[in-house]
Amino acid sequence: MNNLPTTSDSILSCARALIIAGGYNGFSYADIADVVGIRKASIHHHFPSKVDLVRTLVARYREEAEAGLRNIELQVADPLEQLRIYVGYWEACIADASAPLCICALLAGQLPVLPEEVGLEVRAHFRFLSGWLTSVLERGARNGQLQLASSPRAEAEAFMATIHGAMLSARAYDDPKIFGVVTGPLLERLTFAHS
Amino acid sequence: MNNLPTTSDSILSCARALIIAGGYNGFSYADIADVVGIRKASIHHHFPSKVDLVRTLVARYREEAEAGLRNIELQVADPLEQLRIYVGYWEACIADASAPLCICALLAGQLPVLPEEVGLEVRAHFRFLSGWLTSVLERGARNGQLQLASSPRAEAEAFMATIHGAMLSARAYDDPKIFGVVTGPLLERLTFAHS
DNA sequence: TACAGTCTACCTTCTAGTAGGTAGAATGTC
DNA sequence: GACATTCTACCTACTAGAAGGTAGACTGTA
Repeated sequence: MNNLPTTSDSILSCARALIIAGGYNGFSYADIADVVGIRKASIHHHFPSKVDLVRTLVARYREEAEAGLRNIELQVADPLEQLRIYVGYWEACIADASAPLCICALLAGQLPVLPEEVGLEVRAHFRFLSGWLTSVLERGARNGQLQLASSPRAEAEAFMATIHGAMLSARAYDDPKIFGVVTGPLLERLTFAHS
Repeated sequence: MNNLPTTSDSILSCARALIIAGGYNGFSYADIADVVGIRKASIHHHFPSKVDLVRTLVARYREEAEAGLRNIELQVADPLEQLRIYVGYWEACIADASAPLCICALLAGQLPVLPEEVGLEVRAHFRFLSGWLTSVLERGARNGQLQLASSPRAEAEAFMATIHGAMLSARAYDDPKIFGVVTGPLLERLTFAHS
């Protein structure tokens, strides 16, 4: 049993925190070295280049997100409840400031200046998330539990966009509650016909 | 009559394009110098520091946005039509790639690493925009034209968040159409009861 | 002995910003 | 009208520090 984080884990989680604060160009190897307590050169041993580091970071983020979403489906079968868990997860992350923004949403804003490898990971996350939301909404609509005003795909894209925008707003207002203000009615609306 | 842009105008519009691509840390004075065709030092003559430049830039963006929103109210009185014009404006900007993202939405993602003066401008834009949307929705609800599922304020925040998220999605998918896919139903929903 | 992990010491390039100067237009003042 | 002055807009040349990255030595462990 070994739960001590490896140095490369520490580097990755530190870089994740820094990237959430200011994106790809908002941090440097020196910043990470200061926090982790090793020298810049040692980071290069684990991640030869910044692109390697960030690609790995986003790829891992993506894996975790995909695993998390699949896990939601294992825990509960109810589509509406699945959406609630997903939204609640972010609400908690934002409230305790542990991860106040989706890394990929943040990086999407900087896509034109991102290294291509990183950009590909970011785009892949958008596709996966919208795909997952589409399937959940579709199931909810099929079993009559959810009321969709347009196609599952369009509703899913709108859902995702609203979540991402709400994260930005929470940061802009420096108020975690705004995320709930925006996302609460979002969920309600999908079941309005039954209330 | 003189409509030639001054050098400082050229610097500002160039910086605006660069900041839309990659945010505050995504461009340098050297980048601007290359495009505008003057030397780095000459930019410092017009804008002593990068903070001056970006603060001026965002302040001007904000003025233009506020003037634009006020102008919409002068052109049409109908709240729903006002929202349509607002959304249509962005749809056009994204479609012709002239301004595929709201500068303040983009910068909001980087707020923690932004100079304070710039951050204040960004937050002010969020407040103004959500205030404007709140007042438009409120009027629409009062005259019975719009159907709000929650408070005008909450609906306005959700509206704004969805717009911002849709901009991110359009960039992530590299597909301007996604903005319309998301925002179309957004407007429809507000009038659904009457269709 | 092999090697992973870390170090010191360095390199190159980019960064914002400064110092000091020049040409020319505008503005006084005699 | 002629002059000195000041201002504007730009320049070349430079700085200090930060960026990402490299080379090679050291150290502990298998």
